[in-house]
Amino acid sequence: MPAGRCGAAPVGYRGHVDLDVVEECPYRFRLERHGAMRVPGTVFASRDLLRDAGQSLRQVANVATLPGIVGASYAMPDIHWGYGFPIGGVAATDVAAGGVVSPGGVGFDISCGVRLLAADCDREALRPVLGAVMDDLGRAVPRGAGPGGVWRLDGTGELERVLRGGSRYAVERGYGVERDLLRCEDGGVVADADVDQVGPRARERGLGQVGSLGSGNHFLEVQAVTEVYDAHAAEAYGIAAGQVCVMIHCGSRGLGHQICSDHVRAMDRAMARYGIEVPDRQLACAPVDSPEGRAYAGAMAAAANYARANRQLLSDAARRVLRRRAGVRLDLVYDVSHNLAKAETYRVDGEPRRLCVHRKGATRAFPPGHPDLPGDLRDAGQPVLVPGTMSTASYVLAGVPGGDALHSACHGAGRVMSRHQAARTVTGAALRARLEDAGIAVRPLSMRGLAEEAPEAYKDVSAVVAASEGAGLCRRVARLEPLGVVKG
DNA sequence: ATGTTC
Repeated sequence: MPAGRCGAAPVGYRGHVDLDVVEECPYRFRLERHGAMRVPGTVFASRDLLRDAGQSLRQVANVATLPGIVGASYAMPDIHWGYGFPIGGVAATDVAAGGVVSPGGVGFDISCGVRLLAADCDREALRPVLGAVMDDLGRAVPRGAGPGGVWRLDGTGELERVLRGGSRYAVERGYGVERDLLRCEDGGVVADADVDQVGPRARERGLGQVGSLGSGNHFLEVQAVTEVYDAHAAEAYGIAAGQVCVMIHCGSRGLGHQICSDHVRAMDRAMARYGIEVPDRQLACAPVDSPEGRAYAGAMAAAANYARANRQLLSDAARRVLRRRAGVRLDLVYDVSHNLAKAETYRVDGEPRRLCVHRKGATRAFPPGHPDLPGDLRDAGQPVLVPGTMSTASYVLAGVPGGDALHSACHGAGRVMSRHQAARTVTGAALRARLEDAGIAVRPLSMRGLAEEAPEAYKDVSAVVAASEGAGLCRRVARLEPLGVVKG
């Protein structure tokens, strides 16, 4: 979208970052091209959220120096500091023009993402058994640091079937139904996984964690729909006011982490050979069309399938509990990643180009009519699932037509406080008491972990969503609030 | 995020 369309004269804005930031129009700021930047930066945010972005704007500018980058180095309203790339960053490179792929543009938790399931009951019907349901979910959901998962694999042969098959393999083994796959990004499985690029340490770590939540901001929540903004889209997605839902947020555990580490090291060593210089070693990268680039892409796809199998297995665990304890059925609304690089085709200067689109802490948001959407979602657009915090709302959004941010939207509230700072601010016991007083049942594995994820450690997710909608990245469909939380 | 510092 050209700046002139906004109608307002650019307003000079100076935050505490030494960058030229220009407000192009409400919810859209430009980082002027300087030095080695090949493209400008584009940050979608309110003025308040831009202030919260702080030094991570420097990372937006750093990403703009990557070989082959097209359009701009983009940032979503929930931008915050990350490894090399900011979390909330979106960047696309032109594969045929020497464009690079960078593990830092995906993140350590490869294919971390969110899945939403809709129950065939409303919150009042569930209330009498909520405590028992939460107790059972607490027992059924492996979580926390280290090993433990729904599946215990015999050996690397079965791990390779997970790495190649993703959610589809879990469904083939009886952990879900065929319809689930229609409601997963990519049908639940990325085709180009190369298991030979998954190293021995990654395999070792992955073997014992298939079907586990992990820790940090990952969770499984029982939620209720508290508001519907778009009745047409909500109907297409299968959600309605008052309805119970289950939201799952998790990723590829130690396997994805190890793959990221291994391939960052390999690219760091290879960059000089390709004549690539970057302003930050954490931006280690290699041409997509190179041995190192292909190796990472193949390993990343394998980790993406691992994360998807993970979410499929935890969905099955939740379904068993809800059916047994409450006689409730769960239908999959959607499953989408917010940490991934994907090959997508866009018009650049009028010509269709194959791009490598990095989304790190940013959600793909395909508009209505996109050919990759299943038929029953094509009119409404792709569901975009945005988790908030354990005592605030989560949102279901929809992709919208237009916009130039590579069909991307926000992914969450975004941290404002470090884990350490959060744990100093509140004790786990006090937080748990506060949540229980508010009617939210909590099943934490660790009180320290609970405190680190205190709601006050995050930005206001409603402000993030309002800025995302205001910037034309997506539109609101429904708001959900937590009834019960399972945490690592 | 992460066998939470190879």
